Amino acid sequence: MDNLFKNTNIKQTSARVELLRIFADLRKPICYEDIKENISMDKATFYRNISLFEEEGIINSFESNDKKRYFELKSNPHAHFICKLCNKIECIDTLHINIPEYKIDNVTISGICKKCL
Amino acid sequence: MDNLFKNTNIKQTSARVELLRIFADLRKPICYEDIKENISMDKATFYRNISLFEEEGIINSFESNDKKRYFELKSNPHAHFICKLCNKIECIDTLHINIPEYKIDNVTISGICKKCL
DNA sequence: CTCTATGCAAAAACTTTGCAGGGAT
DNA sequence: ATCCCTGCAAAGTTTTTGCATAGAG
Repeated sequence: MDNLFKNTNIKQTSARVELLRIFADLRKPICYEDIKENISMDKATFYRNISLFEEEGIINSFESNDKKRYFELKSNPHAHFICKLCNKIECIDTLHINIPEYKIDNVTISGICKKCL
Repeated sequence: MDNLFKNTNIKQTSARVELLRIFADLRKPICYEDIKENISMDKATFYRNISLFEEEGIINSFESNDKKRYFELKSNPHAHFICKLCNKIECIDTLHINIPEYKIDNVTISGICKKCL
């Protein structure tokens, strides 16, 4: 993680360290609301740092059906399933989509999960 | 289209006819902003009828990166590619994803399109 | 000292809701 | 007369921005 601050344009601050630690620990998509109780920074700082991380290619983001933006450390490419009824997000590691015309960052599948069916 | 009003719980009104005609004509995902100049109904009516159509299974929706919700008549299943840079949405008809565990309504792929690359 | 990061509050963007009036049956 | 639909305005939700202060090098 220290490497990250050396190898990018991102200056090390306690808020950024805190944020990256949370992403690394949870290893699943999270939105601001998910972690607002667990972080000490203001929401403005959260969103500003998130934008920075995304510009630097450290995290991916996608919109869920609940109108919230979810963020996740870039790692093995995988898809996300979002249930339209319970809003649960599940990672699908087995789906690898490749389309020559595009550089794909994220695949989001929405529908209804087994539980809700 | 008349069938639709007979076969569902949806009562026929001029706003609903207008809306369905637009969806049928354009045959691509649209958000409120895309058509607000071309419709006579208020945005509240737009969104209320959209919700109704979605509940009745007539349209699908998904969130784009621009925080707007896009709507489309349910038709041949297909995926959407959204460019993170120019926000353009392209339909991908050749991608058919099937996962036994889920009922899939929509597949959204985000990344960077050929033009922006 | 300078330059960037942060917190707070306010603004912005999109969607939803409350309510009163209108239309259809 | 009843029931639902609609428009308008206001409220709601999430994210962004402005500005003054704090902090790092």
